[in-house]
Amino acid sequence: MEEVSKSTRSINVTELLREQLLGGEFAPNTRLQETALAKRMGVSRTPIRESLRVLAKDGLLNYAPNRGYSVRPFSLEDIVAAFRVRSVLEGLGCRLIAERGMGTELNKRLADTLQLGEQLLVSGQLENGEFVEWREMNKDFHLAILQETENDLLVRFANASRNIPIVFNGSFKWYSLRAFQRAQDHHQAIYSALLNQQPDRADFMMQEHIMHAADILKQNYGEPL
Amino acid sequence: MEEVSKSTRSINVTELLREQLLGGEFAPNTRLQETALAKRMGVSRTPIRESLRVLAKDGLLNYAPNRGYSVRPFSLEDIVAAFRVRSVLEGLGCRLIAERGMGTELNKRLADTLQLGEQLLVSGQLENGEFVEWREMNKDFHLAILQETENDLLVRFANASRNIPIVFNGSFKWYSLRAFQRAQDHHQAIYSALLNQQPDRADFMMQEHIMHAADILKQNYGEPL
DNA sequence: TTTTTTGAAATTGTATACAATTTGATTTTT
DNA sequence: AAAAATCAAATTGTATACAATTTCAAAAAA
Repeated sequence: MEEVSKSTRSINVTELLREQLLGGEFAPNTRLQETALAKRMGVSRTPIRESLRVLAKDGLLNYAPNRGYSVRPFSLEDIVAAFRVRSVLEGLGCRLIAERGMGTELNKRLADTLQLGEQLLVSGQLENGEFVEWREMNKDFHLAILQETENDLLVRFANASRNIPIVFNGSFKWYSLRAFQRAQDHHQAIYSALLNQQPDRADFMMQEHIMHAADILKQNYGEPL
Repeated sequence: MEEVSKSTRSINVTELLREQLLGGEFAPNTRLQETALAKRMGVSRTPIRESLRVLAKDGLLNYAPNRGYSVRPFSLEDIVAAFRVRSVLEGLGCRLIAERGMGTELNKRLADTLQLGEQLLVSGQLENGEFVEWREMNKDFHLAILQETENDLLVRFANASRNIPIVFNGSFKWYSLRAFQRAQDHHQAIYSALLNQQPDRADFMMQEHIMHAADILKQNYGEPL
């Protein structure tokens, strides 16, 4: 029998609400009333309240006692600040792996994402469906390195730093072919640094890679979507 | 009329429980039952449940759906890993301030903590009551720099990275006079780097400072308390 | 007019009843 | 005896009733 991972209404509501918040379905500063949400989600206030508390802890909602929750607005500065934090976190991840050397498993996993990246680029342009593939590939590359560190806090923080509306959307829609190629080059360089046990280079290139994404964001933020 | 910041049972319970967890009042893997906690805290299960969810999100408790919460055990590796993460976060904080230069307010605040540090060291030994003063001074030094960055995520993560039993206890009880003096020297060097707008030096020295604390912890962990 | 007061409606906070699931000892089966 | 099934007690999940607080419009006071 297939063992299905158990869940609860509270958890389901949390994740659904999180996706909606990250997807930008709520305007900034929108007040989230418990009864309204409960009706919308088809559950009672109890799981809603637990969800809101968690999402506030994640920085997606603002909270004031006895006054409830509202959608936290993210300025461009907030978003760039989050990228900066993520860059040093993932930079540290690369440094740690480069210091101790890659295991064969991680090596294969990264090599696979690199190969897939190349494959997606050969056509000369990324079609709509390929955006999704690219995003998955990219996520895999970053997550694989982080998990290999076995630093629980590092993984948690790095993941949490992506809990930001724009970041979630991918923002790859702003990427030119040139930008995708550069990202691929960054991945290659990081992989090379890990392989050759070059901690400084690995750290530096990961920071470069992430802050380059932030730069593209800065250039396009506020444009007509 | 003095405006008292409002609170709720849920928030109070969360903070009280957090302090107890950080204070090591619960043995690792202890199961935290809602009804028992509710009786202990003198409230109903509702605020207890919200608290447990938050503390689990903070990494202090483990949670499994339908099975409840238990006290997360922290290995020495976990603790050192958290120090490493904190070191790069606070290192980034220093880097950001050094790049842009200190404001007069931060300058004064840091100068004050340095002066207090010197004062606490002149007697040649730190008395019991002075441990508390030192801890406050130290906290002030680190927090002042972080807050000046105005990077919300950075402040949140750096604070969260201290939500670990041993770290909370201070662990200053293991410090020799020599160790306190070295910490003071580190603070001086960091201040100097910020003042002279030396980002690399500021970042590096903060990492050195924090990982030195981790080293002392490693040497003494498991000793008779 | 502007400010203050008032009070009912709306909203959040808490307790509790009930439902669903897990636990663990006992019984049954192999 | 070992493994599986059973079932009541314990525990967590959810809904709901009630309490406390805030909101906001209308009335009263300045």
